[in-house]
Amino acid sequence: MTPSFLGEFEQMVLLAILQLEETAFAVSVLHELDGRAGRQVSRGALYKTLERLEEKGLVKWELESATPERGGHPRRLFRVTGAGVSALQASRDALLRLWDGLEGVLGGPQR
Amino acid sequence: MTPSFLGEFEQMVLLAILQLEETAFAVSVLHELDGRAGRQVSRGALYKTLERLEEKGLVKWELESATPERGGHPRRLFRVTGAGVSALQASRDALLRLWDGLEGVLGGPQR
DNA sequence: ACATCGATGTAGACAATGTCGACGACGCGT
DNA sequence: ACGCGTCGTCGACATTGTCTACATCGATGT
Repeated sequence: MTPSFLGEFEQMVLLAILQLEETAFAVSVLHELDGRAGRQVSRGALYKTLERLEEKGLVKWELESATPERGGHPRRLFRVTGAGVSALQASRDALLRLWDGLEGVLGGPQR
Repeated sequence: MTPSFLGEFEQMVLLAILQLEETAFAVSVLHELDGRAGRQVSRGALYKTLERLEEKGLVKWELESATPERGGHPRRLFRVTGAGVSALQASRDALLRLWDGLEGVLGGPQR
């Protein structure tokens, strides 16, 4: 069975959700991606990805409990599942191993 | 025009080429990816990706100079271009920023 | 010589991901 | 009641990821 690797964008979305924790709503994820990774995508693009990640069981969500005040639809709070975290670890480990020894070529993290 | 981000696999291929330096032939890249990242793909898949990376100007190649002894077609030695290195740096920086602060969730590198 | 084999590389197809733009639904001001 | 801003959904299409043939051309064996 193919472990089915994480796409590049899927990975970023998962990470943004983890970063946001209790405030991981779709639009916040968009801001997080823009802010941290300089990646600007449309809402539609993000929702599609989120949908696919859910089909694969890497994220799940629940409707916002407290104040659905602003806007129409109740917001959804996203969370990364255990499988999602594992997938993330796997991708990260692979990249880390590939980066290893190339600090000279790619600028080091603290440059 | 979209800055066109690097796909997940493209990124790995580029890194493997950098790692191999003077021995970056297609099949060696395959082994490098398998060894370092545990990623096993067919040769065809790799060649296609290499072809696309070249169209985008991220890699270039030259025919092996010395001993084209074994086999039919002369082997091609791949190299990452300056643009390729920049793209790699950009991806890495983005990921690094997204990972930042999540060492607790994803196991740290020295775990 | 000729059939094979092994190391390369090429081609064509198809699945998975990435990305939009447009549309439907709701509350809130005014 | 009407328009506006916030959410979420859809359908379409471009890009990437991947595979299974297939074509080449030395070296080998017979």
